[in-house]
Amino acid sequence: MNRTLPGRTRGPKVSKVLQDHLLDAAQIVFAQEGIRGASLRAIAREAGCDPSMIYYHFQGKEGMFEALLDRTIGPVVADLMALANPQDPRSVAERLWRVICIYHAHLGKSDGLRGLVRGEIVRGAEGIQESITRRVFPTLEAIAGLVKLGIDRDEIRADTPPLLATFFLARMELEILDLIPVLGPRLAGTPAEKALPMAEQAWFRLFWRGIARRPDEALPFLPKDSGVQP
Amino acid sequence: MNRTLPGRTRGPKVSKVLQDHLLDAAQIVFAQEGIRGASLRAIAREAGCDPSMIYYHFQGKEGMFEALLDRTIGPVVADLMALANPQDPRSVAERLWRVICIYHAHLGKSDGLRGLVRGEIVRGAEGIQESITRRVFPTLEAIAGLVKLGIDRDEIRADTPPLLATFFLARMELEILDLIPVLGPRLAGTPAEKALPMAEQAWFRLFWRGIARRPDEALPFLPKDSGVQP
DNA sequence: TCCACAATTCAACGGTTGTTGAATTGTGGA
DNA sequence: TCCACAATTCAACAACCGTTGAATTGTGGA
Repeated sequence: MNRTLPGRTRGPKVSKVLQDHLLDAAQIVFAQEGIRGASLRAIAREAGCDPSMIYYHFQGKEGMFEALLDRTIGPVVADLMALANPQDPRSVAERLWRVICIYHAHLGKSDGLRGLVRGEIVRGAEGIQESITRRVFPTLEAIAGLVKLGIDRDEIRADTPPLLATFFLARMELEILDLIPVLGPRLAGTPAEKALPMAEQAWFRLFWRGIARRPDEALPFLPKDSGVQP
Repeated sequence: MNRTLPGRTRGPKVSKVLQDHLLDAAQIVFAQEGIRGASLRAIAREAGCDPSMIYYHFQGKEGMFEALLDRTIGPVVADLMALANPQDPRSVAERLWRVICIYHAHLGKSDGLRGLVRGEIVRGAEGIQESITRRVFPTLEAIAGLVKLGIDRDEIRADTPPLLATFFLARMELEILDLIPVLGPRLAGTPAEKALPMAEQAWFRLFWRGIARRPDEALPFLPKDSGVQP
């Protein structure tokens, strides 16, 4: 994509190859090819530069992936941590719904981000698994704290295992983001655009009913248009 | 592993290299390296034979994967289909629990099987995605029929979307099989051996409570020792 | 006994990968 | 003006990949 004058190829470009630009390219290629199938050459091609730039700005493929991970998961972790703030006036139910919204907002936009937190990575190379769990675990524990708060406030059944419930809530949302756009309207019988929010709302209703002390209470914070079943 | 006399390497071996033996090796390597990272050479090394054998018995990597898929998913599909038999006297609740048991029995034994139905594959190469969905979809629809039956029998809430509920039930069980042994006792605070059935039971209780017409009715078919929360 | 053939390995092909060291060049400060 | 240096590309390396065609050898049937 980058047109270069013949004979004047080397040396600094008119616009620097920024680290963020490289990470954008990496995100696209990682998403398309998986983390194992993504080659440095493909990433460099996508970014319009030489593969060596990846060694200049990061230290190789793994280093680049770590940087991408930081950039991607960072905001998610921050938002999720904020949810656990004990002075938040909202109900626990609403805040658990916000967990889904946060995942959707940060990881649902492009196909690229989804592929990153996928199970492939969690179960992938040793170092990668380590670096993901290290970042994600505090998040899970923060949300689990929210569930515990719900139990104390009598919003949630006392026999709910907080960490497992958190695992269910979060993992299923990621599964929805991954698979519903692919499995598409065949599952819900609706246009692909609406299938995603539909599935998310259906999931949260099921989840909340499964842990709530008063499962039949309305959930006014959910969007109105949830005529889930035709 | 296969000791061969020097100078007498070629020709038939004392014990044939069976297709099943090759598939066993492929399963191990696919699970460890992912479907993209698994090389034919690694599979052949694991099986103790030459990579060419894979071309002799199957037609290349993709053909071998298809064969492995058949061997793996086949029994699961058969068992799940049997569950949908309308003359089965058991309650819908119990039969939905059996869905989890079937996945556990067929896909939970070794690490190898888990990796196969993973989302990585579902979203992987085009042909693979096709060949998986073609096999799995009838399964999903059969279970969804079971949910519909539950609605008719007034066991399940009428506003439950059958296909989505099926998706939730099955995908979460696969997530549990994949991740709980890895995330291990940290999530449930119990030895890894017991974490898996514990998570499965907790999941099914939550799921059933989320869709049941009478969520507080006992589930006598669940194993007794479910002291989930310490 | 001999032969056709199934089962297996060997050797090589062209292609791609991650990585590195050297070469090049624009630019900001002295 | 000149120079040190940051930023970039080039070229090459060894390793590995999927695949193929030829060579080899045990074995069951004629």
